[in-house]
Amino acid sequence: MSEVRTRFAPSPTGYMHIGGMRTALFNWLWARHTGGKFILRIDDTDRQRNVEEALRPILAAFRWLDLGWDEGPEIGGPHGPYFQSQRGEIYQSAVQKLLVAKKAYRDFETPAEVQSQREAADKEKRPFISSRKSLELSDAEIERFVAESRPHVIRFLVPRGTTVALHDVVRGHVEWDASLIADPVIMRGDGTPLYNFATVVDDAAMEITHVIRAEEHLSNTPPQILMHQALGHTLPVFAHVPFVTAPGTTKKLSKREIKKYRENPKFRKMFEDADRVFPQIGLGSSETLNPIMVEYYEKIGFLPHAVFNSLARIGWSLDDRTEFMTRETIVENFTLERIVKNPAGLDPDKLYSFQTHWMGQLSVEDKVARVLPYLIQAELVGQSPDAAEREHVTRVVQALGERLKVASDILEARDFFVADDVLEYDEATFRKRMTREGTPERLRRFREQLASVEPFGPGPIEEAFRAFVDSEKIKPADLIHAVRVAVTGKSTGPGLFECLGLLGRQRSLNRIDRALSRLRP
RNA sequence: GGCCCCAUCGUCUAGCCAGGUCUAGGACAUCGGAUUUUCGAUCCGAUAACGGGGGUUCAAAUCCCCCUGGGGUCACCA
Repeated sequence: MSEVRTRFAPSPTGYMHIGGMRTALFNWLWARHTGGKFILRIDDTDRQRNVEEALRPILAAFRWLDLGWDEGPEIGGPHGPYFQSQRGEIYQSAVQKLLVAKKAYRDFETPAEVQSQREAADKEKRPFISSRKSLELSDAEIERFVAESRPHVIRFLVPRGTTVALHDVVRGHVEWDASLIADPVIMRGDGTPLYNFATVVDDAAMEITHVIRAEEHLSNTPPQILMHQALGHTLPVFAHVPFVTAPGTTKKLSKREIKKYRENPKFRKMFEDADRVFPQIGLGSSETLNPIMVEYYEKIGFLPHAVFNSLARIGWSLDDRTEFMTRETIVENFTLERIVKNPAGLDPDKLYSFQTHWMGQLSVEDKVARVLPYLIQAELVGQSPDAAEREHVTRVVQALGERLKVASDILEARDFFVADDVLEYDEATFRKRMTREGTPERLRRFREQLASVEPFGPGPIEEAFRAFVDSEKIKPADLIHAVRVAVTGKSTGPGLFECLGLLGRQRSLNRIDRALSRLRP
């Protein structure tokens, strides 16, 4: 069997769609599984400015997930160029071939005419097919029109009366009646090709063996097959994989629905995280980066492999129980046959469970490395943290333990980094925990105990606390919450004695003093 | 609306092709319990599904038909 060649063909839109990434991943996996090649081709037939800029986030997403391409932008390859905008001549010659063979024709009908035919068909409830009026023109007339530069497009002549059949690797046998298919425009008036045609020409020219793409392309497969046949190409294997749906819905995940997604109960948290985290690190908000973009996950601090693993499980499974898989395991076991037929939703909860798992596999040093850029960006540590700062970060990360799920969660622990006099308090918690009858007095007495704990570490602090609580004849809970809110400003976080140890004696005392002073009007 | 695709717990899925071992398995979520100074994590447990109707068969989640429901797509976008 010849070498497997798969491709992903993004158009430069300025961001990488998470659903598209899943499809790209499947292409990459199949190439890697078979020892074949994965090609990146840029579909920029729609005249666009700033292709390079619009492509950058897409290539960055592939790099982030470490999905290397064997041919494509930046690296080239034997079947280049890999930008459709640079392949004009190739399309031109394919069109000529079809024109000469009378398998395509120049259509001089205006867009308005075609549009009204379409509407008429719609009204009469019959399928719209091309009028083919231009086919009645004599060769001489066509020549004259062309010489006059009369505006026209080139359409592919669909062979009516035939059946187009496809054996799709994931769908099985699918067929269409070609008589119901309108002649697709393959070239615009200005000589630029349309997607459906460019894809056919390029897939053949680049010797793509497997076209693995989302199910929404199933309906433009019949004309593509017809064109492949007209051009004398060997058909690639088609695998139409299910599209990715929005959380909790059965509808395709789409950037047009962003507004709705903000209200989606499953999605909402991700938008809220964006609005909390991104402003702190100078990356805008959920308006600039949202969870349908791969970049969102990178910037919120997901592990690439958590996203990789999670994406691989959307529409594919290894067996009846395996969830956590290394890249090697996935590559080794990935087959097209095990791709599921029905659409699968992106589930933020599940994504987080993958993230928690893989984050848990990281060493403290690795976590510190991932967390540091956030602290620097948020100016919670210096631009180039010194040894003492790094040591402090390490201790905080250690104390945080499994609470640190994504790297940006470190920003939730900002109370360990800010100065004592600017610590912010959660007012509801502060009121609840600090104002109880007798609490301030007890806190003051405990503060005096704390002042002489030696050494000032979690163990001795806890001992002192227990002893104090006993002597006061109260339960630990009667005081512990007050101490917590006094020194961290919050009701949640690592163990209190660890928190105190982390802050050190002086800062702990400062914070208790400050909390007490806030109580006096 | 035409054409096409899809249908197992709330979600992602295993099982279906080669019918029995499926009183349908796993994971996420949810709810309980244990642990705990809070949160988180962890451990234990529970709830929870074959869309409906006909066939075929000794036997159907698995095969066939119909219905219903959901979705995709119908551009000189990709």
